[in-house]
Amino acid sequence: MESSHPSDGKCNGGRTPSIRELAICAHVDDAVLDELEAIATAMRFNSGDVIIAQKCDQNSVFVITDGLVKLYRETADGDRQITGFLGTEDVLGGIKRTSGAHCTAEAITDTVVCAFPRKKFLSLVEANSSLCFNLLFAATDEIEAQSDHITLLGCKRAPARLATFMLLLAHRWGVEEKEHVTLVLPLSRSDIADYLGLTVETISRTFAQFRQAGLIELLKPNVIYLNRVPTLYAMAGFDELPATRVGLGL
Amino acid sequence: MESSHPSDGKCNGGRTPSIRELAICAHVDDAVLDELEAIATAMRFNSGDVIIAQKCDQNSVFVITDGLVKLYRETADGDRQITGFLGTEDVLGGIKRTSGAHCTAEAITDTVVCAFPRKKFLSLVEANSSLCFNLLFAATDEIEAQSDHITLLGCKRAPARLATFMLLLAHRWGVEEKEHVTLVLPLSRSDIADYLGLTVETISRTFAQFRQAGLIELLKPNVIYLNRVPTLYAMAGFDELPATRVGLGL
DNA sequence: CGTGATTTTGACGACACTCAAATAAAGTGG
DNA sequence: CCACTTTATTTGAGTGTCGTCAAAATCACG
Repeated sequence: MESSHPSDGKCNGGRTPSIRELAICAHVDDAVLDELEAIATAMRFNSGDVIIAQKCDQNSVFVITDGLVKLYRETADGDRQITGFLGTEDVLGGIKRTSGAHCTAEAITDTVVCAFPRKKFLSLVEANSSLCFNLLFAATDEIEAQSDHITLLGCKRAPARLATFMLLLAHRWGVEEKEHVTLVLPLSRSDIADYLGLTVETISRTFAQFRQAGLIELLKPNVIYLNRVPTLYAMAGFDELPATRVGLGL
Repeated sequence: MESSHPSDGKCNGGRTPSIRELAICAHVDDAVLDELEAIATAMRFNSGDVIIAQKCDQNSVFVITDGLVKLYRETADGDRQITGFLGTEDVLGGIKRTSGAHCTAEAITDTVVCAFPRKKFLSLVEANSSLCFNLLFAATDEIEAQSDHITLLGCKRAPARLATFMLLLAHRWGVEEKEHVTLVLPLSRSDIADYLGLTVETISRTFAQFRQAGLIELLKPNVIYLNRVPTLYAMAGFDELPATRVGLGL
């Protein structure tokens, strides 16, 4: 499945267009942004490419320009847990004490990133408090999001987990239409299962339940209409879905 | 159970002795540390006191001087998930974009903290890149720790969860003796269960299994001898337990 | 020593996993 | 474009782990 070596995306040598518009660059000095742009490189990864491999050294920090990435950890006994998904504008990799990757980052769709050399990036962060402060808040946002994920896995049963998951996706990637919200998943059932701590079979059966209850329609396995969003919210059992944020993966 | 109001610990008016020795203060200018000390106040909480209440405004950042604190979230349908534990030198509360508390912090043992006004603390952090950088790494450490917790809940069954939990505690609070590691838990079974996404009954039964297998001895419900740590590691199924770090709760 | 809370143990049931097969979708070559 | 292969998803049947409910035992505390 993995068609290329970790951190071996083809570099197209181009400069990325708009570092300055990123959330993590808000209120940052122009001079620092110039320095950032000077060390930035655009890279492309194909669907299925491993961008960062667990336990390998990572000498880059990425900002995702376009695409969808999954983060996962593999346990000694062969299980896999997807800890999160990252998309456009999210920050990926390298922002941590040590260079060893804590989890694997794999491109789900074709993905374009803006890459910075890790050491240089961290030096700039350490020297510039605005940039650092923005990243700190991105990190604390991530802690809150993970906290919700922990609560999901610790407290909720399969229907609530899947409902929450669909609402999370709809929140960021859903298209609202007159009668329903359309959700196009680039994810496999296996990815959903590994994110929610369930098996593919359970995911499939729970989708079937929802379909029979009229909550959703499955046009194709990965094209879903959400018909009754309020009911899904009730099933999810979270009083509030997390706010939009800058995703931060390590 | 909750014997006092949120954020209502008795202030003893004293200055805390040694801000400067904290990990998050490493390499921070003396001038900034002076400012920090100037706005610091010592506070005490009794066992069971709620230090921060979920959804309430928090206008303090705490550094725990002594004691043990649990962080938990309560869901709409009455379940509870403990997301982490904090102890001496760990940072608690307020370091986030908004002031609303994302989870509840409750003192397990009597706890002494050093409190800073949130706004002033964040201003100092924003202005001082060393302090900010230290906090950023504390935050990314926390993200990694939570990532492990997510993997635990998503992939592991009860015995592996409990084994991991005991090893985590032993790593920070265990006392190594000649034949075994002694672990004195200030936690109730209910706390363990809510941390591991299980029930008290399952915790109890799993302890019994371990005892029958000779892995542990239970002198009292909360005094445990770990007899065969390597076997516990194997059961835990994590190739590496997380390194010691500065805990960061929000 | 007695009371109340916590922990343990037991019996039973439900939810989700495993294994297995059928169906549907996607990719491949003629 | 269609038959064929391969992969992904769905459905089915049976099992196991863990949750629920209930009672006994133990512990903590006054």
